[in-house]
Amino acid sequence: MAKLSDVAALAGVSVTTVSRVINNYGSLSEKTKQKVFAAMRDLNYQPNSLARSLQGKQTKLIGLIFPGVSHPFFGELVQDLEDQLFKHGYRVILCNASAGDAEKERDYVRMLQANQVDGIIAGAHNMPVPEYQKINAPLISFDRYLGDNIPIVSSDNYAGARLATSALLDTGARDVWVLTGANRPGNPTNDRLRGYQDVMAEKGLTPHAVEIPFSTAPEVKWATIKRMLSSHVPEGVFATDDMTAIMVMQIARTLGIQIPQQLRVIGYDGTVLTRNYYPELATIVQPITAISSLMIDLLMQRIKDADAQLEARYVLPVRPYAARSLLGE
Amino acid sequence: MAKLSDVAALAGVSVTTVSRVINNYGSLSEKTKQKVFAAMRDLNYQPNSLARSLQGKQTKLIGLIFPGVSHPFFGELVQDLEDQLFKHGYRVILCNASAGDAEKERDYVRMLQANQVDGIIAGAHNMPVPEYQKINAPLISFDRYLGDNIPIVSSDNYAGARLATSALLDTGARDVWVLTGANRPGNPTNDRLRGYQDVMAEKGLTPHAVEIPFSTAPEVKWATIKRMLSSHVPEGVFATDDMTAIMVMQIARTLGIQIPQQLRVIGYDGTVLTRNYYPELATIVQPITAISSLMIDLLMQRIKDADAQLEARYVLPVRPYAARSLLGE
DNA sequence: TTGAAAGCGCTAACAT
DNA sequence: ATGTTAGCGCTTTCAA
Repeated sequence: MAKLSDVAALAGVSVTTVSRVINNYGSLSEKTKQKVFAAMRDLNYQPNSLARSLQGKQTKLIGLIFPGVSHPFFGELVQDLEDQLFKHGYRVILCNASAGDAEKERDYVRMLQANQVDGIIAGAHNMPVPEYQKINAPLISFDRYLGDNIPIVSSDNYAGARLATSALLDTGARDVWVLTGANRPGNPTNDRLRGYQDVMAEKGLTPHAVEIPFSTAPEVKWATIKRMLSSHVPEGVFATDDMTAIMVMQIARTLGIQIPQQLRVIGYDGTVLTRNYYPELATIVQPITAISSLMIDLLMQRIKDADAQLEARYVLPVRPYAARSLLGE
Repeated sequence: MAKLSDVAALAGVSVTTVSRVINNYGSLSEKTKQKVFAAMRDLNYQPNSLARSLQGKQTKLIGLIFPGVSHPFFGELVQDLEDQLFKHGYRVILCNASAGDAEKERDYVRMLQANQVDGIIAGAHNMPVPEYQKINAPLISFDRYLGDNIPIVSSDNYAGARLATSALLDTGARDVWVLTGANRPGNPTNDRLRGYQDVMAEKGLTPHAVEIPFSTAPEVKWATIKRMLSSHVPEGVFATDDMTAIMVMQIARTLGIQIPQQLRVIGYDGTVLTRNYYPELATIVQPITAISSLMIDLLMQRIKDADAQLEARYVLPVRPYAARSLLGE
């Protein structure tokens, strides 16, 4: 692989000059530029980004720490982040930190720290918060509390949950349950749960919450929901993510429960996938594109200036989708 | 961030010695080792992987080029690859090369080439094959012909398609159609199409193929399928991917077509997602875990020895899933 | 068993 | 407008 000095030799100039034309700074004569460009082409020269970064420059790499990309919501979010970061000239290191695997997450953070990325966007938190606080790379969090000076971007979980619950109640349902993920402190789930609880309380209705941790194996999840529906069929269910909502509907169908006559289901996330391949599912849409732009925007600010003053929380609006299907179209 | 020389100073030894204990080679006295370890701990030392790689070492980075992670199949595949690569001590650079975006793919390949990754696994090919041939990094392909010395790993598309088509015919259906992705040369789709065609021919039946490129916007796809089903309802449809199969079923439902009595649908891919959230869908399961292990295995061989002699094609067995649901359970 | 010193490929003062 | 040169943090001969 050709290097800077090879180009310099072929073009008959010094390495500095070549470096200058590559980085386009200082004063260069047009003639020199052309000579250098020609030499670069001839040698099919590619700058060694390692050497460049070592010099103190940026690595142009961003670490993305999420629970994984096999879940449609995170798949879409990560894809969007990658797309937009690419346009900003950054590449992405993908770090899947499946729920519960604190060790892997820790490993990743350590590696990313070791001078390898210009910034981190994290949407997993198996690691204790204090360890996150120690990270000195620019860091933006998705939907989770990671530490005091770490901005959180999220959709309006509380409003979304209120919207979902109200949509259910609007159909006349009164016996409305919620199916949430793990109810850990700092988890977005909490706001969704609160939104549900508040609406129920305001209407003087009794809340019922069933907790199914995010990492639960699908088979177990299936069994849990089946058991629940077998013992009692609520009039409405608010599942705090679409996949769970879909599962509720599938199971209801196998149990011969009429949807939406007997049971109305609403989800949360509203990915492109569910909207297109499961359009009858009522849900609350998270603005994925807005979320990723904003996170990248904030990250870029922190990269430019490590002390950039940012808000602690950025809450993006959600919108309901297919709520009318709760009424049977 | 502490560096090697800081550790050396604190431990009262030379940088060479510190380097030796880090890389564990040469002869070290136990006492020196302990001193150095202590110093490393004290300073919370992290080796700078950039500097290390610059030295000619590996970067321990693998580039993953796929159409994107928002599609469940690729999401699961990429997640699996990342998981396994992590265990091998590699991190992953995620490169989404959406169908049609040859420019981005080209950019990525150029970057990855520039001394940044130890190897590449590619499952997208918007770029012309000749450009792939030029890549001199170790390279393994998923399901696509990329060049003569580039091993291809894939599921048994031909057998899978035969299986799917036969399952449809076994229900008594005769008017069986296929819905394929873009029929480009070197695309896996072709083998699936061939499998379908061969089975139909063997039974003396007329094949009908409808082509819907992978990158088609969901809305357009929806309209296309709806138009097709509105003008004529086949007895069976083999969709060469699950998402399309699901869409066919959804649309059939809205059109009041009885499934499976009037129309039987079978897909391809059999991701964890579809199997768990759409269990009534008959499909052909690609062995994702086996695919990723094998690809990584081959890649590791090529990384160790650039000239490792590998087969041109590795075809992994598929298995049918929920075929009985075609008969109405 | 340990250390000095020469790079890896590049950038950026500091000359000229 | 262009060149010389000293590093960036690390590994690795070669010597002691």
